[in-house]
Amino acid sequence: MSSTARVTRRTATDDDARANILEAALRLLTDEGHGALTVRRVAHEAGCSTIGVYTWFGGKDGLVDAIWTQGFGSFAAALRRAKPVDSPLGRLKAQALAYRRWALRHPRHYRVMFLNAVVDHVPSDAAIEVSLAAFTSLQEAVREASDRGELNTDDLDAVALAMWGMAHGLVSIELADAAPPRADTKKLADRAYAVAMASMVRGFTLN
Amino acid sequence: MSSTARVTRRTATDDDARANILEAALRLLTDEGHGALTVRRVAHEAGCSTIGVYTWFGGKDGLVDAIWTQGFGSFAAALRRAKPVDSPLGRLKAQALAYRRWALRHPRHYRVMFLNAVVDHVPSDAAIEVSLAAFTSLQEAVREASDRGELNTDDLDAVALAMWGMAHGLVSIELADAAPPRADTKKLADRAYAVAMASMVRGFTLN
DNA sequence: GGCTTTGCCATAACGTTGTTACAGTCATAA
DNA sequence: TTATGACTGTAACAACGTTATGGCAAAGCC
Repeated sequence: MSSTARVTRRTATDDDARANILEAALRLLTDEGHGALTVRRVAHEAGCSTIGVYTWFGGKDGLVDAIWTQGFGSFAAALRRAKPVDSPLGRLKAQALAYRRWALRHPRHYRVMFLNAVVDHVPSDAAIEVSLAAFTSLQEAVREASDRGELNTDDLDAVALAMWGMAHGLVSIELADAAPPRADTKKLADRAYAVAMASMVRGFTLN
Repeated sequence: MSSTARVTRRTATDDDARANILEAALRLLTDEGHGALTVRRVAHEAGCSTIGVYTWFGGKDGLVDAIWTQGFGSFAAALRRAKPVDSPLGRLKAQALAYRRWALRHPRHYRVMFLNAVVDHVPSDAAIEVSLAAFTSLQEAVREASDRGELNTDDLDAVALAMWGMAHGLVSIELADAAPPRADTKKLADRAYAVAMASMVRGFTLN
């Protein structure tokens, strides 16, 4: 059967080929930005022909999808690892801080995942599922706070989405500047994020 | 002199040519989305050759810049027109609501202006200046609230940016879905926006 | 009036992008 | 050993933004 042959061959050097291409794409993304993510460039960097990208990823969309998935894996893990602050809604605050920290540390990844840096890529269903894991982490923090009686509303989904939107919006604006941020711009972003987070959290807690 | 000749000619039918092209581009954008914004398509729709876009806008970047500027004019006007709610930070609340209302009414414009729908367009200095007018409107609302003693912080810029980021983030998420939103998704976005706005404003006010 | 200059326009082309048709290669199965 | 089938490279395709070339009409100058 063809399928068995396919499987046996895949386990050998072919996964390496796939990994090579993805690795080259990730390197190009972090080193030079999404502008370097052309099929020809990635293939050349991976030491294969453009066909390789189509064989292993089905085209550029599939490649970007793999980058997206890998990025959301790292992102969701960072949210999950966030150490709760010792205060009401402490876990939520910690995740909000971790959100911005990850984005500032992986700005080019963030742009691909959240800011439509790659033309009109629509993520596959599988990729969307991975991305939802990050949101789930946030939802759990909200639920925990609710269980402790720290929230003044029962609409947990709305609270989680509000927090996500706040973080996403401020980080997006911060990353929108192509030029390296001036010192005071950076500080303003710091202060705005702190103010936004503190104010919103205070608004969530019982009065 | 050449310049006078240029001016006398410009006042006649040539401004019409420019207006024609911009009009066609705006029509294509609102009707079919940014995917239809190709130089060839716009030129054909405007009844001229592709050269026209280069003569009057200097290229696609200039055309998108004009769309950007026009959009921000409408957007800033909407914020300025927002009728203040009769409550603390009432003007700020009104502008936040107007922000989302405008975005939902002009989603394709919003995507071009804020969501990098057109590949890697970097706005011109003039376009950036127009866009700052919208932010200024928000800053004035914050200053007004501060003058009335309704704020618990002196960092007005941070408050304004926090509010802007919150609005931008939630609207961006809401508009990210290419598919028409399901009924409950829409409602969740409604609730999240209301919760985020109310919570943040409550966090801003004195306790 | 004849002539040059100037600025706009259309045709056709260039380079780059993502993608694919075609044919060749090479390891595995029989 | 032979044959099947999956992967690969070359070269091409269409579509994109952009531009070189040449033509044309209006304005200015003698």
